[in-house]
Amino acid sequence: MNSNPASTANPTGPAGPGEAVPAAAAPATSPTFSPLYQQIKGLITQSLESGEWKPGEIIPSEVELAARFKVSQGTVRKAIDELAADNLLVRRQGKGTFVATHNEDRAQFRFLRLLADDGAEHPHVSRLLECRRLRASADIARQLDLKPADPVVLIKRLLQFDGEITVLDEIWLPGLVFRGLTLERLSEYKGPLYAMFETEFGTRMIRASEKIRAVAADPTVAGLLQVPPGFPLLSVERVSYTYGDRPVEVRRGWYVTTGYYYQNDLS
Amino acid sequence: MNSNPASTANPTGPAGPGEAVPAAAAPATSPTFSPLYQQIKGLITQSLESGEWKPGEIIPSEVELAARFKVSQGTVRKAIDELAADNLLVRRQGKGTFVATHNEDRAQFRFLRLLADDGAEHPHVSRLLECRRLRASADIARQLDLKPADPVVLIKRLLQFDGEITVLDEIWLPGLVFRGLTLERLSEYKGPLYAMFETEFGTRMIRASEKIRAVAADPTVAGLLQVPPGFPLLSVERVSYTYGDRPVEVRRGWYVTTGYYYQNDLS
DNA sequence: TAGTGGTCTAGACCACGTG
DNA sequence: ACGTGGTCTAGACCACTAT
Repeated sequence: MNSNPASTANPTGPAGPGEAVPAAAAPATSPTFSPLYQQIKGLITQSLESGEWKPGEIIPSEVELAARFKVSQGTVRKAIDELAADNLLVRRQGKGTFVATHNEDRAQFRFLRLLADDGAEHPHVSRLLECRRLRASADIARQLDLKPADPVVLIKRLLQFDGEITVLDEIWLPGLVFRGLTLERLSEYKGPLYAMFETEFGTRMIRASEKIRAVAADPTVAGLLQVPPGFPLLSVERVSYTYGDRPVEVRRGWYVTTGYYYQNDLS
Repeated sequence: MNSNPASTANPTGPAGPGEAVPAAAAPATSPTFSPLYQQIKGLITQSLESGEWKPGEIIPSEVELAARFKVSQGTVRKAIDELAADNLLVRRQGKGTFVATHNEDRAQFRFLRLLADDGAEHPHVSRLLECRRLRASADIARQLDLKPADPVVLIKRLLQFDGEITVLDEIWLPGLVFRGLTLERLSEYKGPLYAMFETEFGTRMIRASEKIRAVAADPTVAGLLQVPPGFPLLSVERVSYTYGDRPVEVRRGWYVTTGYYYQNDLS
């Protein structure tokens, strides 16, 4: 970041059109240069993270934010542009800019990209198997950025597409963040898991990274998915991140890809 | 598109600061409104497609393009911004804007996202198996937007990572576009396939869409990949597109995912 | 020193959604 | 009619790269 406190003023005082600025004081040219709009982006992100504006809510208009940060509308505009590109904000012309949410969006297919062979997005229902609290293994601890033996929550569930059992998920969450998460509370909640995490625990999943392999079903997994042992399954290892790129979920999924496929677009 | 010929003038004549424009003539408000920068984007894309600027070359500076299209620099800037986001152009501060290329980029991992278990990008070498010309099946014809029995080229090859046979590819290309493509010419070429398609046949792959499944190796595939029949493989069906979203390649890949995984980022 | 892209500003007008 | 985001302009200055 630059040395300038972007929350109160702009740096060396860029000139507006017509003004003839001496450009004397402050030689600038900091070795670590960060544009103003990046700093504004950071300040907006802070407000999102602190909960000043909650998911689904509208944020102040561009002119209001420009006044608050003492910069031009164009600068907050560029900051919001990038935040919208990162799926943190959603712009709606004529209405305003809103905090993105996993709730009423049809955003569930952003993270579960399983389509039927005909390309349709079939709805799915979850069948919870268990929800236990235990101590993190070395592996899980490392991926969640915890210490080994720190408390974690383990959820197991099946996903059915059109009644067919298609996905088995094992989900690890940091125990401290998800205090009070029980199987009962899980089963009461209607809607996507990420929507629940967002509204009930204030933790919003921003991005995720997946490692995909083809594996043979071991007897346990095969039994749950009702396929023969050795059946080829898609193994999907996901780590999800919130604000500040902090990992908050490890998810291991096994997908039956007969009649369904994992959709990915390269660009 | 708007009614305005963006190549020669700007629409209703947006006012500069200070000017007081009557805003009389041309009621505008076309039901199909397309912003100026979108039209500029289209014109630039045309120049790319027509080969006015070839992959790797520099394009005219923003001020030059602004003069040519009779718009402000800011408008061509926004057009170039989007083209750069689409990976059609590459901006380099202080130097200029260049046409993206599959040649000297390390862009091969943009389309083949197979990483070693430790996360490293291992280099791979190709072993060509065959290159035949034949008539398109109904299925391939549909995906390539051809008529059944139209001529196509079929390439089969193996990919080795660190000497290990890891990928088997079957690649279908439209015969008319890839006239003169032979096994000999393929084997002479050094570098990625997409780089060759670009320089030798003037066809640049812009984006691709993949369908991923887990399958059991059939005897033929198993033999080529040196795994036992029934071994779980990642099946990757890709369709690649050039300018104008025209499909120009169908690729069916079988990946051995022991020691390697398919990397995907959701955001 | 000159040229390129990158940032920032200020102001005008347009399209959209609501009263 | 009003407020919001969306487009467009013109001009100044900054940062990077080459000569």
